[in-house]
Amino acid sequence: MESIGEQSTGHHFIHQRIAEDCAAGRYEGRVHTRFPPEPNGYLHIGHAASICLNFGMAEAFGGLCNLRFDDTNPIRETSEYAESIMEDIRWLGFDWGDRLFYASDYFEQLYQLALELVRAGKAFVCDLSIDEIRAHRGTLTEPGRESPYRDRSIEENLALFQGMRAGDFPDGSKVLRARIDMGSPNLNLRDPVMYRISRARHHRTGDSWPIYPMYDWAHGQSDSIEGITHSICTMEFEDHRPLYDWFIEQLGIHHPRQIEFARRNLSYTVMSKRHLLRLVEEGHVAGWDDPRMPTLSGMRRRGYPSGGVREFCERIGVGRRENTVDISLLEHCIRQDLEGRALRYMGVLNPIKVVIENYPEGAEEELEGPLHPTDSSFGSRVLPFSRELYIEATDFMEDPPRKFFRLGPGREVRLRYGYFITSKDVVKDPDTGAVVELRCTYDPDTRGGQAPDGRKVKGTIHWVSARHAQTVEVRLYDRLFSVSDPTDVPEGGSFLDHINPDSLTVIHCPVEPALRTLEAGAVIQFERQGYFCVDREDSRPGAPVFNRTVTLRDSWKGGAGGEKA
RNA sequence: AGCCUGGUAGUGUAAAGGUAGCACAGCUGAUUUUGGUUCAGUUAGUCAAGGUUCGAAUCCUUGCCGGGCUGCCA
Repeated sequence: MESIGEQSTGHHFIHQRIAEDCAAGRYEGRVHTRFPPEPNGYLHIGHAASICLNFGMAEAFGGLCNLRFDDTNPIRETSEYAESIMEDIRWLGFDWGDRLFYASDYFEQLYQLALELVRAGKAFVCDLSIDEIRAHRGTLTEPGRESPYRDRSIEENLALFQGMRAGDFPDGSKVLRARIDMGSPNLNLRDPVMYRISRARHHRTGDSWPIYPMYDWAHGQSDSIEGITHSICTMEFEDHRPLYDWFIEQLGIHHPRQIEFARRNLSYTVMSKRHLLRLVEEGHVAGWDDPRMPTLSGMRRRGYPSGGVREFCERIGVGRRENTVDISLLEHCIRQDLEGRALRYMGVLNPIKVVIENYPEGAEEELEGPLHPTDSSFGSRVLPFSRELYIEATDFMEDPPRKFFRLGPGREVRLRYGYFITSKDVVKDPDTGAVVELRCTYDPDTRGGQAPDGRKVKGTIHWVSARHAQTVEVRLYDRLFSVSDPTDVPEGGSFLDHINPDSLTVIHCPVEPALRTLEAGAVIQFERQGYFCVDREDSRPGAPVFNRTVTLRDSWKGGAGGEKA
């Protein structure tokens, strides 16, 4: 407000609020954020946006960002999940340095702080059962009723809470509650539970704690303990902020500023843990890292470059309203990243044989093609050429529309980095009438793809020499769902009803021999088709398996339906 | 129903009382040995109604529509 000049425009509201705080000298101008996942699942693209936000804000203001696992519910959390989360964050390109923390690191401090609240008469031990607590809580429109244990003496509460910690009571028999206001219109303030008794074994503290703090109690204090200045979280915690403020004020400890933003949804996919879990458990996908999953491990396996994912997270911005980002923006960012660095090769996904009638039988030669069309530093590879080739079946039409630039009866096209060929005749299956082979002639003077007489052709198609081709497995991935919002289902329906039956097509097809030497993880483009990566799990030396990362843009209107122009 | 919160092109996001802009998507065209890339152009928007003001996406009022909240989950 008094610092209008510092409020640079064009930045999102979180950036602006942090800038305001810095300009006003809050937190001595320090900026310290944190990414606080619960280690009970895999990270997805929504988490990536949050990671970019937290690490990004710290970086933008010369601050720090911690990684803290909010591991307060041992029955759902494991170290394996924590490991995969760390791997994903590193893959995205962020570094938490030596600031890896766990809420469980603070169990003792949290316990001491709770004791402080008990001594101040601000927390009490409650013997009500789960159902009774629920019944006492009231509803959205009616106030709650106070627990009959609410007015226990401080001494009694102290003894009871220490007894809980010592393991004197059975699981679920008592809880520690904050003593706030059962009449508050904000349900979070109706004497919320701070601790429950549970003998569950914790992935880090083992069996040393029979009580575990609730998220609402642990989270804010953990942020405070770490000296976090800006606690960035999603909108559903907005109603919890008054509770976090209350705890901090009662305790008189460091008070971070919480800023909420709306979580991002992506079209043609689902993002909730519940939905993703169901896809995995019911076998609709091959696992959490299935290339069709919106998880970071899935995207990584599919070949999405982390730089493209980060760029996407930047470009979707941050807001406070419900939103659904168009998946085409993600695909755009991925293509943009890949365009400059994917090596170009040729592979024929849906082959049809071509015989060059005027090319000597048994002869062959080596042609050369650059590995990148504009960046010569990538070098080139050898392309063996012979009398029999494979081309894409969709690159030939017996009765082509006017705007079809590819092969048709009597038409001439260029074989990329090869020769001009002209279609002369077709061979058909006597039973089905389907075209099974093309008979063509080539022009020996067009070697490399250029005609000395200056003659032009409209189309350039990719090809592979049949004799030299290697057959490889290619997995053509498409969107997992066929509708923009899979969760929008009629009464009694399921998001599973919208699964795209063609989200994965596995084919075995001829590719150029140079591909044999590619290493797992390599990123390439099959020219005119799309970007692919060599699968890290299933590829073998000399036998790469390709995952289609994303198709190339296709602005040919006749592409899909063969529309006559 | 009570409390909290939000509504800007198809989608996402800027504009903090002063020309409604950017990106993706769409559409045109140019270039092109990928119908790719690149380049140029273009379609399309302030939820509604009142009010304040010389001037409102922005401030006020009312209405409409959306999201969140009744775990010993996070």
